Amino acid sequence: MPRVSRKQADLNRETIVDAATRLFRERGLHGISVVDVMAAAGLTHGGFYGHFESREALAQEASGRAFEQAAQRWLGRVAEQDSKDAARRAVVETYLSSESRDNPGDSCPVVAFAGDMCHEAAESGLRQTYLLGLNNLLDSLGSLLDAEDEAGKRQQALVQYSLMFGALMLSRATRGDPLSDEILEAARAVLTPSKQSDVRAEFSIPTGSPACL
Amino acid sequence: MPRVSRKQADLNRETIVDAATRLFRERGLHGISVVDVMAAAGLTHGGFYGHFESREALAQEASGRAFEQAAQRWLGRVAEQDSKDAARRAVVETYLSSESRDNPGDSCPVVAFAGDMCHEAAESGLRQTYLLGLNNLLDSLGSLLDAEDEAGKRQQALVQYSLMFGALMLSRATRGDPLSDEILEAARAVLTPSKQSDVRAEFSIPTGSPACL
DNA sequence: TGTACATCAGTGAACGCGCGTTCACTGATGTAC
DNA sequence: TGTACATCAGTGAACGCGCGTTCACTGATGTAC
Repeated sequence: MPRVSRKQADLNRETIVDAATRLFRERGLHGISVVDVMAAAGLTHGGFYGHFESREALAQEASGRAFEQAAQRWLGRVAEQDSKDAARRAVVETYLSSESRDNPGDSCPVVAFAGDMCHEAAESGLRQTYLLGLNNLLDSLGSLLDAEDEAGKRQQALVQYSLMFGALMLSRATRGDPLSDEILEAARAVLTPSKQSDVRAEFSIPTGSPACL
Repeated sequence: MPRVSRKQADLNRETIVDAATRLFRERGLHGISVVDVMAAAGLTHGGFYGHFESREALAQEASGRAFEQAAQRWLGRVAEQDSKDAARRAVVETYLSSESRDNPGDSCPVVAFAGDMCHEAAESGLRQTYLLGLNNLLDSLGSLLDAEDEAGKRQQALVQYSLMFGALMLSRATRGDPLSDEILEAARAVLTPSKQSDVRAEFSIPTGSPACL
């Protein structure tokens, strides 16, 4: 039954991009085929090039959508809270949850695409999208921090985000092993301490390392 | 000129594994072909299956060797220093250097394989090797830390390593952009503060976040 | 030590397979009267 | 509004290509005498 209505064709295109947005995050930018994406959208592969110029073009669009989605969720989570620190804590707790770890297709594209970006050409559009999305996230996080100056805020944002990113990525890489939960918990405890005792490492002048690390 | 000596054949096998150890880290576990590896070793692809049962078997062996190499370098770096904290600082500085970022083929396999591990089956031998290597690294790092108890030491090691890992991985993913250096510097400043002023974020009770983050 | 022969490390053509992409075709959609 | 026809979204076969893997072959190596 070929030739659906123009409206249905537009919906189909949306469905394809949505499926790709999820599948690329789940299996990586090289982990799914055009056939896979089209099947996930309930279509056959032949119609693909009526919607997209190439597989690469879909990856580009799906990646962009993943970053938009992630930014909206992040901002939505922030808007629910009534203080900057509560917002930061909420964001961290969502980011470092086992749900987040177990649902990469619906979660942070910075983590989902990090491995692929390491092997992506610098001029690549995917790389540009990734950088834009990451910078947005860093700015969002920075705006939730209290620091004495802008440079301090920036450093805090870079370090806190690197830790969030690292912990989520490592917990995915080790998923199924007890270490996976351990990593998430340790990072959560340090980034959202409820009691002083949660952060077990006290400030230790001798080692020169800062309180929380 | 086929049929080399048995000794030369053994050397060739070593060369293949060495090339694979480097190439897999540079381009990912799915980023190079059997032809690529054999060419890098100065051979043609046909002889591959005289040395290895499958591409997967080589990946397994090359991955194991990468972890051994990394552990040796880490321990060597530690042995050069005369205090635990000096050793920890030396390790961090090496880990978070631009040399480390720019030479993935010769650097930490935890970072190099993290993206691939996220899509690897839990029972996979590669996964087991990865977990073993990561746990070894965490133990090594823990032994360099001063904490009031074992749980505190473990938490510190998990958090410090997650940050090191996250910063190196993100700096690779953003390589070529100024953000890449910024990330490395911020993580280095927090993990190896030379002066109090290097850590720009002071302890801030209002935010509830710990001193360094 | 020298010779004759079996072994086998490496070669390169060939295999089947899955991939991205193209294309002739179909028949419902959309349009012109 | 109804009819006739052009359009074109989706189908599925087919393409070339690179991949992992196999294999007949070669000729130096290693061994038996």
